[in-house]
Amino acid sequence: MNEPNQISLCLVEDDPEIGELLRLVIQHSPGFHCERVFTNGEAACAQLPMLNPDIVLLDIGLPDINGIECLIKLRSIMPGTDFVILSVLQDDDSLFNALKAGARGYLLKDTPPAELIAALHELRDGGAPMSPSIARRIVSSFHKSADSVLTDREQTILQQLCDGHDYQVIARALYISGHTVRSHIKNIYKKLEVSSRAEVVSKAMKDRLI
Amino acid sequence: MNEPNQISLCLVEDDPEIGELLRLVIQHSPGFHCERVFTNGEAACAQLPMLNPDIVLLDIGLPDINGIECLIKLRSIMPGTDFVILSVLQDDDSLFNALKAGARGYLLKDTPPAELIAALHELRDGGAPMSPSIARRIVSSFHKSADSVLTDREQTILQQLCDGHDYQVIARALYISGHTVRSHIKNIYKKLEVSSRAEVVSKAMKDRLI
DNA sequence: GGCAAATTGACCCATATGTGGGATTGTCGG
DNA sequence: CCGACAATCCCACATATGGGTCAATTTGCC
Repeated sequence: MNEPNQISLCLVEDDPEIGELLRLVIQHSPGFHCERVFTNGEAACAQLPMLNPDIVLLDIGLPDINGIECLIKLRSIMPGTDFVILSVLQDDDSLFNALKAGARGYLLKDTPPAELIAALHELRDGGAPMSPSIARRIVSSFHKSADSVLTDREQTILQQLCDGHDYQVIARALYISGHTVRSHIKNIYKKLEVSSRAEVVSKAMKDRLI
Repeated sequence: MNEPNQISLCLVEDDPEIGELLRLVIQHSPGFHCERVFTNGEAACAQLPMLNPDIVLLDIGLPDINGIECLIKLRSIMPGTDFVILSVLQDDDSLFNALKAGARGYLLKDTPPAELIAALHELRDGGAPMSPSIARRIVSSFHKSADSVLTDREQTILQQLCDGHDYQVIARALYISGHTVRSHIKNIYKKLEVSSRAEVVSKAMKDRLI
């Protein structure tokens, strides 16, 4: 059906005008072929597996099914397809849930056509196209929080806790008594406002304390 | 000292030839001014805080101090400076440790001069420049592992564990008995090869099981 | 129908953990 | 010099947790 060597795309975009605009932009770019534009999540989930395009540009704010829900449903049954979010939404939940769900890129709707096409090339060359502000947010999410409320010693203990060591093991590793370890842990719990191993590990990893 | 509106850079690069090449590339780009090229980590750590450039391009494989160590030392005392890694290294440890240490970008040494300059512009425009393969690795690191060994119910329980709930709370939340929760947890421990709350939460978050 | 796996529930027991104290020593800044 | 804080150590007690074992019920699949 397609020209050989052409990369096939589908769009999922509820605004017909924007969808049509995007379709034209892609259609006029050599090497790319826009198969279809879906305007709701239901139809996209039902028919995308049959079309099995190389790339799907996926909006998040759809009238029926959330775009991320579509992604979760589709990704496992379309392993050869790269899903890229194309949305106005840039809140943390949308961004990181989309990434967790398997998005290979995240572009904002204000991306100029030329950059959109560049992003598609980058995707097919093994990259992961992101709008600059999105890239910044993703990279920043790795940054260790600089000024911790914890002392150096408490940081060390926290690291040991996150490695799953019980306090006898920690005591031996740090050449201090088990009692001391427990004291430190009590202080850590107070400072981080938690009250169990699971909570402290969870909070430490979520807040990038280690 | 600088032209107004010029962005000042420093390089940390142990190979003098490459360093000089990069300096020339940057120097000939309008809007950028290359202040200095350091060829070892010691000198860079000592003198960068005085120069306080807008951007530092930082190699990782240095003869004395590891580039990431430099980054850890310098970032807290140079909050206005953007550090970007420029390295041949692309192993997971180098990449993710650099990000944790506060790198704002990660470029590979094979980046063509034009793209390097584009990356500098992107950085100053609020982005986070990355080589495509690096971007792909970073984005992939968020992906939830698709085929878990855990059953649906075990996934649910694991989620609860990661939220720091004890098993009485989990039992009430899921309308099942505490004994059942314990059974599930025991099965989870066996499958994930762990033997404590801390370990299971740690593994779940590291392996993106939740 | 029958088997395997998932889900649910239960018991016992040793140990780890969380919480409440209290105490000593050293360091650092005012 | 003194107060605040970090780091060390100790005691006691109630509860949570991990390990072993067993079994009923449901579900899906051959």
